[in-house]
Amino acid sequence: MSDDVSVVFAALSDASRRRLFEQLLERPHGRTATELAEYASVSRQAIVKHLQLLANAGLAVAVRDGREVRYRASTDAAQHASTWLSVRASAWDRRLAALEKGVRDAQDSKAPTSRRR
Amino acid sequence: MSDDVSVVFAALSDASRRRLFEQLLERPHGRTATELAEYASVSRQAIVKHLQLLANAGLAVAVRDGREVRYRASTDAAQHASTWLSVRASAWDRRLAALEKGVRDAQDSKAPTSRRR
DNA sequence: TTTAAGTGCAATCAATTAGTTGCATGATAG
DNA sequence: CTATCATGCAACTAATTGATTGCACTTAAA
Repeated sequence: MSDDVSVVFAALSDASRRRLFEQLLERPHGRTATELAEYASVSRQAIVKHLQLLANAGLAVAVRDGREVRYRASTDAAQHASTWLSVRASAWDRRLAALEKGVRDAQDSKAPTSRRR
Repeated sequence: MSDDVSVVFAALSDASRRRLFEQLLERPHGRTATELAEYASVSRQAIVKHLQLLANAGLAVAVRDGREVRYRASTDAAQHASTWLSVRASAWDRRLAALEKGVRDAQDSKAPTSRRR
């Protein structure tokens, strides 16, 4: 794993983690792990691990404030991953469109008519 | 896991799998597991599992052709995931922009001036 | 200065996952 | 029909992961 794209997708591949990410998105000011754990069905430590994973992926930022740590959302990584996907998807769609237009491989250019199979 | 979004992100969280996905994207006609295994450093079976996982996530489609099975890319799931990300990222950015404009919570509306903290 | 609240660290556990190998099944070319 | 090539299935292993628990550390409030 370890590369940028991988950690972002891995972070988002867990539903509880996506849920946490969305909870952070609701509050620009941030939330603490303890706070989030109150409404969750798992332990604070589990939440902490999820938040650290999000932070590690660049989807959240941890900010110490006195004796508490607030996690805020950060969307750079999300934008990056979104772009990764759409770039490929659109390249693919262009390729398909070209195919449908009858544009074949260069090798086929000498065989103007049909070539079965 | 099991929900739509999770499987797509999980599928893309593995670098070898992203590599395979991109190899499928290069060829509208598709590739077989055996074919892909020749240039890979892992066994055919490992490749097959990855391809099935991609197919399960909606990122690829398996098509039987005689005695071989060709895997073609499919970008619906990728588009969907990309949208999931960008919708949230832009909602977040709008929220931040609103904050910067000085728009606070409704509770703050009675305290027109600054509030230190 | 106690006390309590919030966080950090580490060991542990069960479940999942990426990978392997060996062999069975199915389709096609001679 | 038979040999062969590609796929499918199953068992197994090692590593990773989500979660737990218990305890130590740090900061603030009484």
